[in-house]
Amino acid sequence: MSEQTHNETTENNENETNETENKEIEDIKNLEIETHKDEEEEEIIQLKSDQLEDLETELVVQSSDLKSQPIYSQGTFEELNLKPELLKGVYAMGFNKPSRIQANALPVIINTKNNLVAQSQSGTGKTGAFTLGMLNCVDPKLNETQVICLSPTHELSTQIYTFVCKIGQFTNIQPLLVIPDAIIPQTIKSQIIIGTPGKVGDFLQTKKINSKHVKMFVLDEADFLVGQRGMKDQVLKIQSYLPKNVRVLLFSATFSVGVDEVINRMVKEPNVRITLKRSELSIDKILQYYINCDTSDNKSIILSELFGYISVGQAIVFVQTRATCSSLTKLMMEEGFPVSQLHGDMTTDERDQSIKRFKEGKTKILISTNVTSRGIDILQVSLVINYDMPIDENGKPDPVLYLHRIGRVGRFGRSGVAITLVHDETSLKQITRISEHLSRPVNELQIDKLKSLSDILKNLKDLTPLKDSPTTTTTTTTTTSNSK
DNA sequence: AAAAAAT
Repeated sequence: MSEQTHNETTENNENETNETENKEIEDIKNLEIETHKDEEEEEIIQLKSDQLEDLETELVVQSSDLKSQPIYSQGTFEELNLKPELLKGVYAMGFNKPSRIQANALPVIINTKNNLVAQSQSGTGKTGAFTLGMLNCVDPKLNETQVICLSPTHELSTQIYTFVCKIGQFTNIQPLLVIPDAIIPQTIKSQIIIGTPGKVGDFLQTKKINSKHVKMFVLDEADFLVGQRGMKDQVLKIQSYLPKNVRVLLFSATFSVGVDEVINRMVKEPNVRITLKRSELSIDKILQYYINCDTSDNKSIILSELFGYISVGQAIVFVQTRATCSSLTKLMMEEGFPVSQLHGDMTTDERDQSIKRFKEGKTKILISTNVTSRGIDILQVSLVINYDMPIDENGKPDPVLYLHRIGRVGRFGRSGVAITLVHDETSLKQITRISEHLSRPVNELQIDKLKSLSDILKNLKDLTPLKDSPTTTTTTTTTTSNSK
């Protein structure tokens, strides 16, 4: 490896066919990095407010007419120019090599003043990237709020907060969690604020948070924060309280075209964009199946049968409504399963207790609404079940929501299983649409083969898909009885 | 329909 460094130092950087360079290009071939400079403005984008109608045809922000320029990935954390005490924290957490998004985003955050829109698949280290970026940019001698980081839910904010505490344990930097019911000091001097939009906005408005020295504004799950009615207004309002020259960093696994306009408004130039193509969004290591339950009533029966076979790992079961969440939880508990539940109708305390028990492994199953669909990182989870189909506000199948839900497994190169329950023609069509949209097979798992799920989960590393159904869902509609 | 402010 000393050869390589030797080569590079003697190489003219305009020689593009250099072998070592080619290797590096290979390495980051999935990334498109575009630098937008001041002058190249004036692109008129005609988007109808924040409608997501075009979702089915286009999922990813692509502005490919601008020259793309690769930024070479750096191999080690040492090379990233992090403060020594941060590097210590990195290694204390057991991280050896920066992930691709970390290797690509951190140089932009640390060595430039660019704003950033960064896309990377679920479970690839986005939190590590912006967390190190935030900690590194704080001036430890200034006891004022310098960074504000937003996420859509209490649990995700808590997770980010915990991560910042751990990785920053050798710094003097004290972050503060700003969510409902959190313990907040009389005067806020924390250099990093992490929280949900409502509470952070409230504190800025009432001047409990001094925005004067804020130089960095980070949004995790950015497309959701600026794409949801209500959330969007809160986020824009928060930015309006911050200094005009604040750096804006947006992170997510998905950026649909519906949020393009808001993002362009929020993220001033110069900015760097790291984007993924739609075909690169889905994690290969997640085995995706659907189970045909015939009727809606059968779903809970099949669910408990399914869990009867499973002896390893933990699972998250996603449902559509809070009501389903508590009724299904009750049902499963009556059947004797160790389940937790999580939804927005619970008190903060109940939510805390519930997720804590699940994280500790005291309950093996978490039944949840979409509140946990994004960002939540629990490594023991190897199975995601879509008890209810992921659908958007119009009742249409939602590939983005699906992607985020199943992204609760398959984190950091691990493998996992995602199962979607279907019960009628509509739901079958919906999962078919999602499968087509993501260009990923979602095979049928026959009910009489449920038992084999146990083996699949036990041998996740082998990743041999079931061969029951050779076709993808694109053709399965014709194989079931059509009564129409 | 869910989430996010507190009411």
